[in-house]
Amino acid sequence: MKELPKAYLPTDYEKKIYQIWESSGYFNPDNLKSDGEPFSISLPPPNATGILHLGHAVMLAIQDLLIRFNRMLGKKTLWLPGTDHAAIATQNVVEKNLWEQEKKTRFDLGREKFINRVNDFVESSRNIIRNQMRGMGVSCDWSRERYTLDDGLSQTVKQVFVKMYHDGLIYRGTRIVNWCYRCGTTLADDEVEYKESLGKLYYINYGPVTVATTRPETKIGDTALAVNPKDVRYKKLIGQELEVVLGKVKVKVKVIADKIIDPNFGTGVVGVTPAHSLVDFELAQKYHLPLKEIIGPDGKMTTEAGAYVGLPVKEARQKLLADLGNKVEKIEDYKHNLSICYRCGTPVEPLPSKQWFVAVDKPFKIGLFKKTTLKKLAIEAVKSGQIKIIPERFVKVYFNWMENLHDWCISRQIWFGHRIPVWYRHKPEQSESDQEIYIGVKEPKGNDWQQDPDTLDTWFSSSLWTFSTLGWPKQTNDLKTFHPTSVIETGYDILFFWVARMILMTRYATKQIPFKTIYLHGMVRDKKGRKMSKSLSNGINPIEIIQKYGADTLRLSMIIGTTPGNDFRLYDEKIAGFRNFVNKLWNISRFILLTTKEITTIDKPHTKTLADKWVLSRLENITLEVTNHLNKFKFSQAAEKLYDFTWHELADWYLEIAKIEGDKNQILTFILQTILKLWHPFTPFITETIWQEAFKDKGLLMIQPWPKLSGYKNETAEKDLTEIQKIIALIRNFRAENKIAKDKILECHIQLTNTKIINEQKLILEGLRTNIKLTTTIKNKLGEIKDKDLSITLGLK
RNA sequence: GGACGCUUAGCUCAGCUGGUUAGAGCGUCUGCUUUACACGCAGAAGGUCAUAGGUUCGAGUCCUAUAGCGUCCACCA
Repeated sequence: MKELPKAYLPTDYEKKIYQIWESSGYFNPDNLKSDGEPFSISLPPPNATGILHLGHAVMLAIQDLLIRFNRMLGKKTLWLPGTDHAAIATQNVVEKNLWEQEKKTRFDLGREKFINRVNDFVESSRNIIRNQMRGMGVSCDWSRERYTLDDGLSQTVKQVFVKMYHDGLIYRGTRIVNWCYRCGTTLADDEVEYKESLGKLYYINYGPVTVATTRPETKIGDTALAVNPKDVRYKKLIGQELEVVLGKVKVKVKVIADKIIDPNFGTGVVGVTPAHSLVDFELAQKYHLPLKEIIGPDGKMTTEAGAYVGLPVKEARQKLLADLGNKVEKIEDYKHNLSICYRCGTPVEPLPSKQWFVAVDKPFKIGLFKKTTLKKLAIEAVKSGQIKIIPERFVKVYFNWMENLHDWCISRQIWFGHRIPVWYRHKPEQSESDQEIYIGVKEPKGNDWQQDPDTLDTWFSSSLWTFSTLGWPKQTNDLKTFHPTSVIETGYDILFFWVARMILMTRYATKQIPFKTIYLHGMVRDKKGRKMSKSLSNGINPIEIIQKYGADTLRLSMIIGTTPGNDFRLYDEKIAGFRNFVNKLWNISRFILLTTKEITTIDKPHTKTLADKWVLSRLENITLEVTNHLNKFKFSQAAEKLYDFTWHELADWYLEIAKIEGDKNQILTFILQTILKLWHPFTPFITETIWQEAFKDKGLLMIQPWPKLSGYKNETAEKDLTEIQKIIALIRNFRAENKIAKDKILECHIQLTNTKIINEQKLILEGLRTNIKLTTTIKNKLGEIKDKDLSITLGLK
């Protein structure tokens, strides 16, 4: 009846279909008729730094699958999209562009002008991202789109900050922080990465002892030497003060003893540099040692470094080593982990600095009587089972991280981001510590207040994402309906950065959990199993795949054969395989529409033949299995089952039988409708395209009710048809193995306990590429196949 | 140093609470213009499920070691 093109060309349909969806308004739950239970997902907001990569594509494919499935189940379904301002990352990109294009730094522009630049960049970035997301077919509610820096969210950020400050959970203090002098800012502990690198271990003669160090230049900042109390070699030195000349500077060090010192490493004597090592800082606090800051925030030596002032760290090291001369007794190769900035790769310098922190271990009152800590809140949410993590093994990882969490440094010395809502009133007669301080959501009155120049860690605002986007602190309808959200779906790589912090902050601010289920997908890797990276230039642009193969194909290749939490490889041949399947689905539809004289939309088709009973029984089973798998977040298994049924039962058997038996309008139409619905969450474009070709009068496929078959289960029919399939396979096999010409008709006698089905299924047995003629007597016997209670005799005419 | 994952057909991977001859896709081989599809159809070959023990009537599946690969966390100068 309908004729579709031979091959499915996604680019001919996808844009148009997306427009139909978007203009229908059904992405917005307010327009769904249902008063069903709510289902909601907050989209992990992509960074506003530019284009989407395959990692985003995986996330979008899985989330859209969940969203479409639940929408079809009749739930009030919301998928809230947005973008993250990604403070350091975005600022870095704009600074880089500014330098490359105009040879200017952000300081040349000044704060306000620079921020305008960043905002312009973000706006164009967000547009690109929106269109790329549309290309993937995402059915998110664009009318509720948010941005971590928009007015509403900024308001939430301030409110939470102020509330935490008053609860004593945010404080300002001087600590050793991770400092990236390239980015000019502090970094949180988990923003520091470790790179194994080959360094040197220098043995420096101090006179009475020799000290081994990987960083000679920091020894200028030493205020102590530490040994193990049990180390007999140095026992008599403990408590003494030594004065040592290191190159061109004099250093005073006190010898202390602590059991953390490993007597077997180096010489057993460690130089203690309290200002530039977290461990040494802690030692210094324990033994009341002074702090000597010799490296400044610009990565250069300070005046404290005497003759070496102004030198970058590396140069200072060279110069000092030269000055030390033969006092360097020995140099060994040494493999160690270098800490580097996760954004720019510059070595991180531990420095003492005055910063804002979130106190994760400090008890505070929740409700009237109960006392707890942020850490306990976050741990309890998972321990109690309120939040479920898929795969489960990440529960342990989560606890381990949470239990070892230190206070979170949230202030950043960059310009792009949420300005810290703190103002200082500086009076000349006051010392710094006596400054008047104002913390509030609104700017204080009077013009002698100066706002803290720092901005907040980008994860501070994203940790509020699930509820800030729904209108909190106002008790909006959206908040009441959709929070806690149903699922958070993201890569396991940001479990700590984001997911853990969301739990912590959301439980604090709203007393709710942010989501009920955490689904963590794996990372996309290249054909050789390597991570995709710029330096290897092995990355695949999802947009290119969509242009070449279509979004449905891309989605399938990231769903099938993947398991949560495990990385998977993606490459051209694999994708092409799923393109073939999508085309198969197209041609199944094409065949059904072509042979169906009249499209009827019967809900309960009648079955006439064994094959009819079989196929509907199978369809009912598959529908149930797919539904169950999807409910359990087993996306790959759901799709595999459906794939196998669609290709190897429906196409390979039933459609071939339909060609022989004929007259199957009702059943074929019914099956087509059902599989289009079942496939829709996986491959939305092609299924909607076909639906619009064939069943337009029923409305959009995306809001059709999820199939629920009943009454077709028929175990006898399944068993009998399986028997027929087996017989046919044996005959085909016999012909192939004996190289019997295709057009040669063989006589065939089948003996089976169940003689009835042989007689009844004669048409199929003879017609399904067996090329046999059923008889009861074989004249010229060619061969015999025996299998349990089955015997097939074949012969020539 | 701690935690975890992987090791199953040539390649990439499934295999849920242990149960009959271990699955898929790709690749390979042999035939096919069969009126939906060569992005196809029919058929075939190919696995001591890393190794060694153990639990069990029964283990790819559970337990204990070992090896290789990988990831995360911590980080010692």
